[in-house]
Amino acid sequence: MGLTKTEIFSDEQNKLAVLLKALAHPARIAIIQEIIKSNTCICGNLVDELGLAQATISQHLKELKTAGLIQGTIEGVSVCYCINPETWKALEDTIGQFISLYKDSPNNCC
Amino acid sequence: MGLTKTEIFSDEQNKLAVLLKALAHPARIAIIQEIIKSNTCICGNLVDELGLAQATISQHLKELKTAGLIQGTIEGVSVCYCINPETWKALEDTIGQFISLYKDSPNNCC
DNA sequence: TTAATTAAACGTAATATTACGATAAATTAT
DNA sequence: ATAATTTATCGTAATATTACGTTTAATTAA
Repeated sequence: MGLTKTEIFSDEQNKLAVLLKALAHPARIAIIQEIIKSNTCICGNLVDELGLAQATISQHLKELKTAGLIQGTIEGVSVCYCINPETWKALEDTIGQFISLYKDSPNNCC
Repeated sequence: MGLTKTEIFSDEQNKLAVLLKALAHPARIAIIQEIIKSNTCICGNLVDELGLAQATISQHLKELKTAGLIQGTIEGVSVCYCINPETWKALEDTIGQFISLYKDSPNNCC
């Protein structure tokens, strides 16, 4: 196997899982933080900042892009990446909703 | 490889990644939702609700438990799982902080 | 045109994940 | 004690992920 049975889950559950999976790696968290911090981010910068090979970072960027979390525009020789506002908003909403499902209830059974 | 280089990232980045990873599967999202909904959740119920084998669900429960997101107490023959309030609070804080890093800036470069 | 720079894509090795059948361990019912 | 119930664990196959060296493609500089 190694293959998630997406068909038995709801669209919402699958979509949230995809977003969380895209963020579930320290390198991708660091990349997002860098992109947000320096409002003009390019892959080369990241290779210097983080201690990973160019190919590895490019791969992580691709995953973030595939999930729709970031978008990149070609800027001469380099590429400028930034947050995709729509997906980020969706993330904010979906995760917020999910997390707020649990409200520290006193009638907690265990 | 296939092995994340955790040593080059901060504790916060690694911890957040671990929490997100634990939640980055539709089955585990569904399990959490079920646990929250029915305040007295046992693995048997989940096997009926979700369409996965008992061994698979037990494995997912273990991952959620390892991440500290849930805790289980033996209740006779069965086990009662519930949210771990401390970790959930930490999740709420960490993700909230991370997501709010990005504030729809007009000076977005791309 | 040629060289340099930058990022994506390819190929690949090591490891992790997902799923499940089968078995084991623990508790309750008979 | 024995059987039934419930969940964890083991073993394992199929697939995914992570990381990186190397190569390719595209753009800018000489």
